[in-house]
Amino acid sequence: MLRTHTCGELNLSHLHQKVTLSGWVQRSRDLGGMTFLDLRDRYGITQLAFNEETNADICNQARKLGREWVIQVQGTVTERFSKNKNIATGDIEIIVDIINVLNQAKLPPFTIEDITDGGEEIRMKYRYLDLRRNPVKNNIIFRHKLSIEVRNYMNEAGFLEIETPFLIKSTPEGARDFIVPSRMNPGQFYALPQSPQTFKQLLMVSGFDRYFQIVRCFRDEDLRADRQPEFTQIDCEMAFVEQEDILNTFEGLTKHLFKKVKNIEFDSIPRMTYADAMRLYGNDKPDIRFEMTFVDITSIVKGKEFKIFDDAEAILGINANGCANYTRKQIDDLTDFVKRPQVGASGMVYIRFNEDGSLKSSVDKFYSEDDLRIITEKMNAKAGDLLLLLSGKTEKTQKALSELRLEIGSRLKLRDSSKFAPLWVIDFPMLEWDEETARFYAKHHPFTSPKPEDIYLMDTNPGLVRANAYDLVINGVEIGGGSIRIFEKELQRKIFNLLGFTPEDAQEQFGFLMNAFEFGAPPHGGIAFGFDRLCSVMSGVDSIRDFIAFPKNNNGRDVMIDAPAGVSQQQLNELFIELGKIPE
RNA sequence: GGUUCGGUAGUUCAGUUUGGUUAGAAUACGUGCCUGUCACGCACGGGGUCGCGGGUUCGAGUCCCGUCCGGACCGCCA
Repeated sequence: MLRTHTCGELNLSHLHQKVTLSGWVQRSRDLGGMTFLDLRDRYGITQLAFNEETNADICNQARKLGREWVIQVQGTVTERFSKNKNIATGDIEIIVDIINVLNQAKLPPFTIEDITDGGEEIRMKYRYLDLRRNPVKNNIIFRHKLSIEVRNYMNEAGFLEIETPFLIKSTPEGARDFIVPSRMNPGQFYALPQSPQTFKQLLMVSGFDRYFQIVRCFRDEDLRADRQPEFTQIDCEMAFVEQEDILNTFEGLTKHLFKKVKNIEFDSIPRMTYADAMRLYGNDKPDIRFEMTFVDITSIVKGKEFKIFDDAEAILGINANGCANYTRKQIDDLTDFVKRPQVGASGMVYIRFNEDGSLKSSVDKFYSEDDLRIITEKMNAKAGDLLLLLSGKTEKTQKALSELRLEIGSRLKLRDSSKFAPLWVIDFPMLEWDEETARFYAKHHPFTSPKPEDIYLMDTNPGLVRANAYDLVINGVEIGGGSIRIFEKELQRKIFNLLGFTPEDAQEQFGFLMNAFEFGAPPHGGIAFGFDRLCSVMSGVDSIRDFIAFPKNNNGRDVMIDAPAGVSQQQLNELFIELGKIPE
């Protein structure tokens, strides 16, 4: 037997037992007459003790063991002289009789410890070693627990987990597809699914009225800390439901997961319309852990010869409570922040409401004290506050001020990663106008149903039509989104027409779905949660990479296995693929 | 496609602003000493294509140009 116990379970109740343990050498401490060695496995660390006086031979063997060697030991569980309260097995140690080296190990390129000396890059290259470290290992275990609890809840709620194919058909809408050549069908390609969207709708037609799947999805777009080319969704669909049923069901899932995995309980999750989210936070995924909502002061600041405001479509401000003591340097810092091209503001105006009640602004030249008072009143400012104003085109200004708000929130430590503020954002617009191609695109996807009371706008002002679409946002991160789908053929035809599909295009790309809908499609809708993001947000971490066992880097590369890579000419020949000129 | 930060010992970094002797620190590693450590301690030691290519200069880790690689972000992600 290679082991009788793991390295995490022995305690005083096992005293004097003969045990066999196997694991990796974490580190050894050679004190001369004694050597201590930490043996590690997935479950923890157990201290092995060697005494030169009582057993010189085994003590010498122990001195020769290197870091990360895989060993098996036999010995006796003994109470320690000096205990270690920091680890579960800290009351005991093993007096070892026999060491068996199962495998030697090269010296690892970075230290396998909770706080490692290794940087991101080298740890990714040796990811299998990084996964030995507690912080990374615990993330993977956390993910496992979360997936089990998802399945528990969904199963209890009557959902069936059904797998859908990975080799499907490419559609031009939405994200870029990963494509896979078909050897048996030369010149033709599969696409990997961006989501099982159409399949889950077909399952509704089939009568599986509650479906879910924890499923890999693929999108060939540029990456971010919270975006990977392959990622995992909790994908769900329900038939014979309205929006309210879906929100309630998945509010229940969210509460269940937080309760079971984090032992955190929520009241009901608040709801906010898309329009309010944009008006108050300039963002369709607001972080509502803190207030600092936008105030529109456009109507009260114009006409004072301040050209920048006079020319602006919108002048919006936030109140940075208690920041009147910001130094000139700190304010310049914020100005630089909003002027970064990623944020895109051309400047920032501040009004400082000093503790003594006086006002100081960067636009004193244009605004009298009385003018400024009107602004401070409108913005609900009191002594000690700092008002920050941005102006310009409405959308750009909203975006920039939203960034600024989050930045101030971070600086004021209002974005506590141990606090969780979930939010439903509802009533998304159905369509989005794209300037470049001068046409409407579906904001969610082309099967999203419009709100019945807005259908009359479809012919006259389609941009105003709201959809039965909703997002779940936690701490400013979009965790999930979904909609009530269109299930009537006539309405679907109309939407495709609005999106610029000819009937032939629509038939070509989505014919299988539209045809299915002619055979008795029930009313249905669904939602999909980004599972990796849920893991990271619940853990208060920004990067989803930490929760994926083998993630890809910024350029979509797996630096461990060095993929993607070229393939042999023979493989290309079989697929009838000829490579064009590859840009330098 | 764009913005920005970085690449120096196995590893993490300092040194680059203002070019100048033999490129440092910590940690890891090796050797020795040490009987209660648990980030053990102490002493000694080995370890460098300063990402790569070119240029300026008497002289380049340091300045200039190019290039590759990595991180963060914008665009993109129905």
